[in-house]
Amino acid sequence: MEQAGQRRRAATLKDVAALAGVSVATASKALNGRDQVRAETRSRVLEAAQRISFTPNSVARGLLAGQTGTVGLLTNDLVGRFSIPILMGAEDAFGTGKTSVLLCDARGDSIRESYHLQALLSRRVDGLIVVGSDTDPRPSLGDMPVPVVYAYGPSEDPNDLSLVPDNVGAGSLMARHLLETGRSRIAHITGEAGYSAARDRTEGITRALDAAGLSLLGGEALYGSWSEAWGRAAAAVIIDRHPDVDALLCGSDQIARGALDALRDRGIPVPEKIAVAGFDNWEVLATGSRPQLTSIDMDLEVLGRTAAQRLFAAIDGQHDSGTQKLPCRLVVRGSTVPDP
Amino acid sequence: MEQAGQRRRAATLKDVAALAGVSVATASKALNGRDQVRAETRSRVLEAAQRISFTPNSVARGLLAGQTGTVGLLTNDLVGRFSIPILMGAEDAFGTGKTSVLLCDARGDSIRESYHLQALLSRRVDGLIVVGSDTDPRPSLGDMPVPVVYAYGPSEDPNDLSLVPDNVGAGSLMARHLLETGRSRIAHITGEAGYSAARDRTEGITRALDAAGLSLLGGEALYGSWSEAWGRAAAAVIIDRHPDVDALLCGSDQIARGALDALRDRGIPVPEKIAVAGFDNWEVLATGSRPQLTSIDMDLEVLGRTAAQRLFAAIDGQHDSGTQKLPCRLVVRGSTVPDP
DNA sequence: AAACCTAACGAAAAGGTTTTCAGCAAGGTA
DNA sequence: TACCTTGCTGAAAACCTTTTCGTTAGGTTT
Repeated sequence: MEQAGQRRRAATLKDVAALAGVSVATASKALNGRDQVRAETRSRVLEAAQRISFTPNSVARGLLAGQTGTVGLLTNDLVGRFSIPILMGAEDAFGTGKTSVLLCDARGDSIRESYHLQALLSRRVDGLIVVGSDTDPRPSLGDMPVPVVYAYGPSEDPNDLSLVPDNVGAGSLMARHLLETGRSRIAHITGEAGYSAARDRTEGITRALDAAGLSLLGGEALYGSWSEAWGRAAAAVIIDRHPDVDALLCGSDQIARGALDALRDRGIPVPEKIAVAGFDNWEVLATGSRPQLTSIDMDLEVLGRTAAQRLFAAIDGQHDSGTQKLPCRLVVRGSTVPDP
Repeated sequence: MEQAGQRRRAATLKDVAALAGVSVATASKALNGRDQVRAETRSRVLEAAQRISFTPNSVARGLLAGQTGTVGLLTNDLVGRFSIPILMGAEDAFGTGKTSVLLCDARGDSIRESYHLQALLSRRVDGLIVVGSDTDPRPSLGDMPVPVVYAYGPSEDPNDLSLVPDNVGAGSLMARHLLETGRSRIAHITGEAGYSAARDRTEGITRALDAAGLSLLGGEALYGSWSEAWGRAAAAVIIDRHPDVDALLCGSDQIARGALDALRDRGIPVPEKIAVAGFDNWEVLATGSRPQLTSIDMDLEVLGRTAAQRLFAAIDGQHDSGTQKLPCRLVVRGSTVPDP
């Protein structure tokens, strides 16, 4: 435990200028490639900057320019698996430029949210991405001094710009895949009905079946929880009640893992006799199972990247609004189509 | 697609002062609770600030104070599950104060890392937390103008402060748990030997067995990969080779899930005949299985919080160094002890 | 030789806040 | 009355950078 000597203050432009024997104005121009500097002077400044490892202070620059080159990322469920890919996508899109990300996690607590919001605004972020913990619409932040993009969880206000995965389309996509691979007696086990993700996916599935002149086995979806245990239990019920079922379309990969488990217990071969499919394409679950799980990937990283791009556009004055749905992607694995 | 009208410039202290009919100096004092302001004046200022929804510009404040109230969080594996809890813990510790987190993901690419580092330094962060993608030591950032704390992955330089989970202790903890619950013929299936986490856990296990006059079944650990498939395969091998095995100590929850799966295939009851245990306490895996998995939690959120606290201390001049190991926590579930 | 142009550089302002210090008025004391 | 507190308030400097505009020196044109 040593006492840190007073940390030397970071080098400033004035130091560089003094060392190079020029004024700060000239030093600034030399470093920023402005063209009113003699070549010899410029190289002298550059060398001086190099020598004292000068790092320009973007705080001062931001104060002057009125733009800080930072954006706020306000998430509500960092622990959940949905925020992270979005965050990564956004970070990626920003990272290439000179924008940095200020991260806050409100944990679904609106008090904490407004607190963080305050902090972000006082730091003069150039824009804001608000990531929901689920796809249910959330209250708008209202009129903000900077552009806002809502990702994953849309704003209730249609004047805001929201980017969400197309869960209805995802449901249809998966149902069509099962139909195309010869399934027709399809049961649907899903999570809590309180989640719009669950309801939307069910709607998409129902629509696709409708279009094929079919309907869900048992007439409707089985709502429960997003857990393996529920998948196991529900699958057991369905098999007992409908021995001729040929596909278990599950609302999440966790549920699908449970369903696979139940089928294994009964010695029912997957996918030969019954196909199983999930949603979310949660790698560790989907690729760890035997057989591996066919699933729907919401392409959240793309969603995050898109959100970042839209935010940039908004910062540049291209204001857009409404809730836009981004397509999901089918990932076919062994649980619906036999491995070759 | 509407063109955004020019966004009104944010209110400044000058605006507040003008509205309240005082100078900016007085307005500042009134808002910051300084005690040289008449009560009546203060309330007039507060009301003015309220009315034009004044938010102090912390950029300007930071410029003046030389402290920005931001810290950089430089991670190398945002997609991995280890960074997130650390990040949450840190965010939590900071969140209560007035510190914000600038997040960067270098993805294990040192070019990108130095790029991000540059950005963070130019933003004049007050400190830096560097999160490794694994527990293997990494090159030091060297002499930085701000304090740095390494979390999860330690720095190679002992002059830096690093915080890592005590994987050796974790191994011993788990082995002792198995011994205490009556197991003695213990096999160890783990991940890639290239990971120090794998080697450290194995070392801890071996030590604890040693102390009890025992050794690993087969004499040594089975190294493979961190996957369910490897867990299945390795478990099968062990059962065939050592039919009298009574515990499968797995290096991760994924491996343990695979092992459980293999045991189920053979109809071997868990935990009655063979106990199974994992590491990492990855909730979705550990609680989704049947029976649920006994595991070791590295308490990464605590690690993140601790890192944040140490960083604060360092910013305050309390410089500390060396690689400090934080204890892990045993979580007992049905795979080692029968549910009541 | 006078007038003019150009290139290179520096002085100063701006951005928003905090802090220091000086000033000022009111009230009290000698 | 002259002086001293005490309590408030405001002017100005400081933080660091960028940009505008003015200045200087040297060279070119008439």
